[in-house]
Amino acid sequence: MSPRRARAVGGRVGDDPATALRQHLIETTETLLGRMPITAITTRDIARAADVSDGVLYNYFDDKSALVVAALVLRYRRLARRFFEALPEAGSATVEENLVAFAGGLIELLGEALPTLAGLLTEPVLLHRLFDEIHRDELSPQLMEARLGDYLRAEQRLGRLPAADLSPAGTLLIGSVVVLVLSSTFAPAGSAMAPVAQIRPIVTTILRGLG
Amino acid sequence: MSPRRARAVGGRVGDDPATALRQHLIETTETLLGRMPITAITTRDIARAADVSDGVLYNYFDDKSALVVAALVLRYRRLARRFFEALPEAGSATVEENLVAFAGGLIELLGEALPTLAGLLTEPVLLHRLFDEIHRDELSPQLMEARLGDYLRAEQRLGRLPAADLSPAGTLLIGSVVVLVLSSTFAPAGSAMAPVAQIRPIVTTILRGLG
Amino acid sequence: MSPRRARAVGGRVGDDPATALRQHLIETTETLLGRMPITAITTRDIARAADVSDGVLYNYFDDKSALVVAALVLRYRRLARRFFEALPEAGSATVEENLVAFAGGLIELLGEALPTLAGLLTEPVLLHRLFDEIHRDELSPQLMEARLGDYLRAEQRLGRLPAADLSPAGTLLIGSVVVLVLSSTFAPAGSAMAPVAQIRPIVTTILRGLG
Amino acid sequence: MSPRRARAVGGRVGDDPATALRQHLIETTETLLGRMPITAITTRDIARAADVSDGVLYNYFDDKSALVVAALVLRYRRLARRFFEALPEAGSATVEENLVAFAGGLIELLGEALPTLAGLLTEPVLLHRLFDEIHRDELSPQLMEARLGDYLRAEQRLGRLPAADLSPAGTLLIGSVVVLVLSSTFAPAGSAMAPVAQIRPIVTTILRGLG
DNA sequence: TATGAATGAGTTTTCATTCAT
DNA sequence: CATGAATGAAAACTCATTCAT
Repeated sequence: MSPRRARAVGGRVGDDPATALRQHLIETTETLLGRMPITAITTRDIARAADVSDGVLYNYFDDKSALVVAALVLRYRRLARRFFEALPEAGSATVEENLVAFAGGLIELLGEALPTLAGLLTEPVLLHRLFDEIHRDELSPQLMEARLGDYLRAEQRLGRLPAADLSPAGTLLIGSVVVLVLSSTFAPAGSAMAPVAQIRPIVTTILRGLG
Repeated sequence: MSPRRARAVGGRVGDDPATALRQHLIETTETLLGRMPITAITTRDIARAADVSDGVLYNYFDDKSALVVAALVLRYRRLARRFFEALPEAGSATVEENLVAFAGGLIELLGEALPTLAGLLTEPVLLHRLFDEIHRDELSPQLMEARLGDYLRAEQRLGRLPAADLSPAGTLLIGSVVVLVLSSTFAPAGSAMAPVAQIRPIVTTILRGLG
Repeated sequence: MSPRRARAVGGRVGDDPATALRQHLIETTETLLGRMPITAITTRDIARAADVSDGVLYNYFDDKSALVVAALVLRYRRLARRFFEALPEAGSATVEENLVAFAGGLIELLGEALPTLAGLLTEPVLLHRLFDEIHRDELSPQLMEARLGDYLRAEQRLGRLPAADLSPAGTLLIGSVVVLVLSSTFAPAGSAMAPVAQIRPIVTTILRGLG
Repeated sequence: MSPRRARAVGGRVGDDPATALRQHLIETTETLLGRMPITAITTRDIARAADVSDGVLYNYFDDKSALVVAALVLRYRRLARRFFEALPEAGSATVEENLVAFAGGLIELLGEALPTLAGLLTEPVLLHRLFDEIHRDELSPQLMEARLGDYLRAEQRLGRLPAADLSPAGTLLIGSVVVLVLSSTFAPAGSAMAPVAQIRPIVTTILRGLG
């Protein structure tokens, strides 16, 4: 009754084999995204890595782009979820500690996402398809700055931050993290300090600047 | 019979024709880098644009990458020189004005460099070769942060800045510029404010934070 | 356990389900032949249209060609039957009217058959298999010319046609219809007269030529 | 100075090698058109037959279609030229002989062109491109019917044809030839009479019909 | 040394056919 | 017998690189 099952998909009885292979392909591609530049990934690489024949991907996706976008979305969602779940709560600990924690989460997120995102910039089609997917997502990138803003305003209401314009804070903190991550990513191995180790004085300066 | 000279290189008497053609190829490629995504440039595009035959490039460069790297270095140097020449001098105008000007220069630099740099991230070979070239350069990117540091310390000596730790300033200012430029580059056309228009409150916050 | 029966084939009790599904596939393919170029029809198209799984066709036919040929034969038989049933009877109306009617039937037949037949010419295998099938058929294409001959001889016996050699009539009438249909099929839309509107002077000329 | 020369193109000194290979590819494709169904010809077949590498064709043509169209045009021009050069002159011989000769030329032309033309009917893109090419040609297919019309009117002026409506003649003669050629092409080998042998009574009938 | 045509490996995509279930 | 996922051999097309002239 059931059709053949792909070599690569063990599959417990009761699994939907179609969904299983589709998912297997996405997972495989997601793994490749972590290992090689996005533009270097061929459909054959994916098939080989998934231990599957050349043509399967077209049984589950309209074209290569559709699969790659699915993998990018998966990758992004995993990273973003981790980040959003670790967001600090207003009133807890100290504002400085909380911002350091926020920055730490961002560093982790960007450290893994930046190489892939950068690769996307040369692929307008992919970029566009990915944005369409991600923006209808509950975890859109804009949310990061928005959440930071929410947090800061909450602290303001609690009286732990002065009544000043908080709008530059997002750009300053996120920008700093981007620069630290980029530096450590492209610095000759061993020459750069870990981004986390450099974030505290930056947070301090921002807080003083806001007040 | 003297050796043939490429169509495209006029060459004044006394010039080394070999060097002239080599340079012509680099210039041509640099121009293309400003016009199309780095990954889209083919050796044929270069030959056509240089009005030169398909094969010449291999007389002057090991391979396509070597030529492209040379063009990237040229491009980087030009942009960087423009930036460094416009650096403000300590004691002139006000510190705030000077930092706004510094940021403005950086915005211009990054606005032109980012698309190319982004494309590079998918080409590890190119990226590596380029870094090797640029870091032995008198205009390395690290210098940007260093020069900003120099400037700030000079203002400190002049008493126009308090005696505090200035080290976060570079990361904060450069990071903010990067974020603003990226946002305006990838925001849907028309939806984002121009980066220059957003920089002043950020500079103000940084200065307050330093003091 | 009785063997499964395909989704798409209801089947009255007593029907041979195997034969029913075989027939269903042929009917479905025949429908597709009327909707798209023969070369564009894939086995998947057929399976989808028949609401049947991809593999079934190989249970009833050696390969795709065998199914397509069966569908072509069915198609041909239907079109031909319609044509043969509408043949005029000697003695009725006038000879001219009858020949115009004969030509009209042929125009209808060819208008639907030509696109399919044309596609066949690029598929020597199919063409050959189809001819083998059709020529052992009671409705072979030769019959068309033969029936026209029968009719004309009958009119001759009735004295409505002179005692001359009638053999060229078939080629002349059928050829004219082919040319008119081809012209109207490939003429830029709207530029050509409908074939039926052009047939009368041709019939007149043929009749005069026979006498 | 000159670049490499393709294996397959001997080339006398002074030949333009670019033009030579381009022409060689067209000729090769034209030959293949005479040997196999147009849809069965692959770019590789062409490369093999031309004793040339897989990619060359794209140095001379935008895509496969462009090459195939060029070959079709070549094929058509050769056949058409032969036909037009052999057209009978009004006043010479007898009208009947002349029409038989005209039909004979057409039989030869169609005998070679029909299989290829038929194949085109499934390739709307090719068909369209070919029509664009051929219609700006001095040997367009419409010209065939027009020339026959010219000839008949000339004979009319010479008094060798009665003053009647000559317009059905073209359709009748061309249609008959098409049918005869198709019959002999698809009839089981040996079973059909050669088209030329059947044309005279048809011409006679047409002539009588006109008068 | 310059030329630029030729090369051919490599890319994405399609689809008839097979076969474990 | 029906299922339908998996297979893999093509197909058209690109482009960095070579090399006879």
